[in-house]
Amino acid sequence: MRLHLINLRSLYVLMPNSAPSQPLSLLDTANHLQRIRHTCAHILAMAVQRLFPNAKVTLGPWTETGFFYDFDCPTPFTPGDLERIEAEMRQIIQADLPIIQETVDRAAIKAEIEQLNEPYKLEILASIPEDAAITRYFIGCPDSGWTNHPEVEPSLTHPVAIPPQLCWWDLCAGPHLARTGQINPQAVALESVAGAYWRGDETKAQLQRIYGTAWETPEQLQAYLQQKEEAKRRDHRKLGQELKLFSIEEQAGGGLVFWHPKGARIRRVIEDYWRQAHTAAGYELLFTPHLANLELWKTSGHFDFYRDGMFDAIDVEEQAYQLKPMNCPFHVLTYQHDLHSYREFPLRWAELGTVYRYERSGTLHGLMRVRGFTQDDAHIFCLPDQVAAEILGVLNLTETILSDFGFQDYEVNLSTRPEKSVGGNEIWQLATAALIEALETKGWPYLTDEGGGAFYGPKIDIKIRDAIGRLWQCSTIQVDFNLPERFGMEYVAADGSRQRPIMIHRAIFGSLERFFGILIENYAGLFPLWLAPVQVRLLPVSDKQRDYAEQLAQQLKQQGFRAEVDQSGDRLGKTIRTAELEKIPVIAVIGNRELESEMLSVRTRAEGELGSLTLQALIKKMQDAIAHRSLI
RNA sequence: GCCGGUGUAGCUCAGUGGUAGAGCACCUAACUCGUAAUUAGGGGGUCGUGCGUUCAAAUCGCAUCACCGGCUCCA
Repeated sequence: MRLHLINLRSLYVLMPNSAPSQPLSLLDTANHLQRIRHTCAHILAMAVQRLFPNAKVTLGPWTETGFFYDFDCPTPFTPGDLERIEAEMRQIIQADLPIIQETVDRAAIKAEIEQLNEPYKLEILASIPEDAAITRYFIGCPDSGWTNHPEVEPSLTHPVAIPPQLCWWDLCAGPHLARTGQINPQAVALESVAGAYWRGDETKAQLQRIYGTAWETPEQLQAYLQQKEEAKRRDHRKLGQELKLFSIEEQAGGGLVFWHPKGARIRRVIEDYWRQAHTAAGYELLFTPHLANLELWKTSGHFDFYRDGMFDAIDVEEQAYQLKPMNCPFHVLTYQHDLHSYREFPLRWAELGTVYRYERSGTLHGLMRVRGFTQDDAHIFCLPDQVAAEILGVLNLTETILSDFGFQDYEVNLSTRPEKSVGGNEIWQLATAALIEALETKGWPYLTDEGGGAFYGPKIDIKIRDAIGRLWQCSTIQVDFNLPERFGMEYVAADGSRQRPIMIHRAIFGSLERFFGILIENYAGLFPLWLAPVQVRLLPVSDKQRDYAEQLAQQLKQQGFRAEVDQSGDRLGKTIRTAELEKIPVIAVIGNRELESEMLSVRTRAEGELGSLTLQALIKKMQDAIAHRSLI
C-alpha cells in the first residue's frame, strides 16, 4: 500500500494526509510525538551535513511512523552510510543540545542562506508568503559562535565527536522539542534511503530521501518494527508464490498476471459469488471485446485525456485498433445499438471486463499495480431523479459484498469538481448533491476531497481496512456527464422527446487482481473455507487405505467440496506438515481404525484435532462454515 | 520513467578472476508407517540477457530486461 504521509506543498502547513482538514497547529503542545519526529528530521539533516559537507538540505517533515529528510548529495548514501548517520544522530541526541526558535528578518536570513550556499532553502524562503513570520530553529546554542558547516574535520569512518558548543540551524516553522535529549535514542532508527524529487516534481532535481522511524519509547519502536514484519509476512507476492496462487512471468512481461490452478479456483469462487450478487441486485451481465477501433477512444475522449495510460495502437489492415484501457465505451455502444425508453430505466449493466493500461515499469507491484487486470465494472443508465436511489443501491451492494469478504470497516471519500473538467456547473452540483444524499441516507460518514473528482464527474471512493489496520482503496462510484454527451446518448422521454441519460460508473472490487492481493494479505493466506482452494485433504496413513480415501474424497466432491487425497506416499507426520504449510483448512486422517469404524479423524486449521467424525458430521460442519463464511 | 539495490537449480540462498554448491522440492528404491519433516540413491543450472576486458568471467566494465525499496503516476 502507499501511505500518503504528509502534504509537502508548503513547509508551513504540515498535515497528515488522512486528515486534511486539521493542520498541525504551531502552538499545539499536545503533539509531543510529532515534535519528536520533526526534531529527529532536523537531527538527521545535521548529522548528514556533518558527515557529508557536500550535502544540500531541502526539507524534512514528520510522517505517520517517523520522519524523512531529502538531500541533494553528489554521492549516493549506502546502507553503511545510514549506520554512520544513525550513530551520529545518537551523539547529537545524547549531547542534549538545546533547540532554540528565532524569528528572523527575511532579507537578513536570505543573505545568511546565500552565504551557506543552500539553494533549496532559498527556494523555500521565496515561497513563504510576504506577510508570514519566518522562523528558524537552532540545534545547539546560537551564541556559541559555531554555525552550520562547522570547521570540524568530518569523518566518514566514525561519528564526529560533538563539541558542546556546536550549533546547526534549519529554516522551519516548527514545532520542535526543547532539547535533543528529550528523544529516547533507543526509540529512533533509520530505515531506508530512496529517490525523491524536489517538490515532488519529476522534472526537477532527483534528491536522496532518508527515511527514519521515531517513537516515544523503545517498546513503541519494537511494536512498530513487529508490525512491519507482520506486513512482510503477509506480503501477497511471497504468499502467492508459496501457496502457488499466481505468478508474473519475466518471459511474458512485467505486470501481466498468471493465475495458477489454486489462485484460479479462488477467482472462480469470487466471480461466481459476484455474478450471483449482481443478478440478485438487478444487474444484467455483458461481455465485450478486448480491442476496438481507435476512433472509439477518440470519441470517448480517452485518447485526448488518458493517452499516456494507453498502450500504443495496433495496426489492423491500415486501421488503428486499441487494446481497451476501460470498458465504458463498450457499454455505451451496447446501449447505442437500440433505442431506449425511460420506462426501461434504470439499466444496470455489469461486466468482469479485462483492461490493459500502460503503467511505467517502476510502478508495477505484484497484483496491486499491473498492466492487465479485470475490473468488476458496471454502468447504470438512469434518469436524473433516479441518481440518488441508484447510488444508494450501489452503496448497499458494496457493503453486502465487502462484508462477505470480511471487510466491515470503511473510509469513504467524496471527491468534487477538479479544475480540468467538463460539463456545466449546474449538473455538477446536481450530481454532487445526489452523491451526498445517498451517503447521508446510508448514514456513512465521509471526508470531502475538494477538486479530487474525475474530469467527467464527481465520485465516491471507498477504502477498506484490513486485518492489520491498513487502508486499501477498492470501490469507486462515479457520475459521468461526459460520455453520454460525447456519444450523443438518448432515451425517449414520457412526452416523446429525446433526452440524455445520466451514466454512473462503479466498481466494487476495483480490480480482481488487486482485490485478490488484498484478500491474501488480509487473511495472511488463511482463506476462510468458502474461498480456500483446497477445502479438505484426506491423508491415508499407508497405501492400504488409499482406495478408501479416494472413495470418501469422491463423495465430498459430489457434495460440491474441493477435496483431494494426499498422493505423496509420505509418512503421516509429513503429510500433516505439508497440509499445514499449504494452509488447508480441514485435514482428515484415514487409517485402519477409520476404515473399520467408517469414521474420519479430523483436524482443522482453526480448532486443531477434533477426533473422530462421520462423513455426514464433517459435511455438516463444513457446510455451516461455508454458510457463515468462517475460517473453520 | 527517475534514484538506489538485487538477479546463481522449481524455491530459499552460499560461492570476489582458475573444472558451479547446499537445504527444501522433484524422480527412484526400501520401509506400510497414527497427527508438523523415514532412510538411501538419482536427475536438474549456457550463473537474467547481450556485448566487451582477460590466457581464463557467476565474479570486472558497458548496455538491456525483470524484480525489490522509494519518487512520480494511478481514468
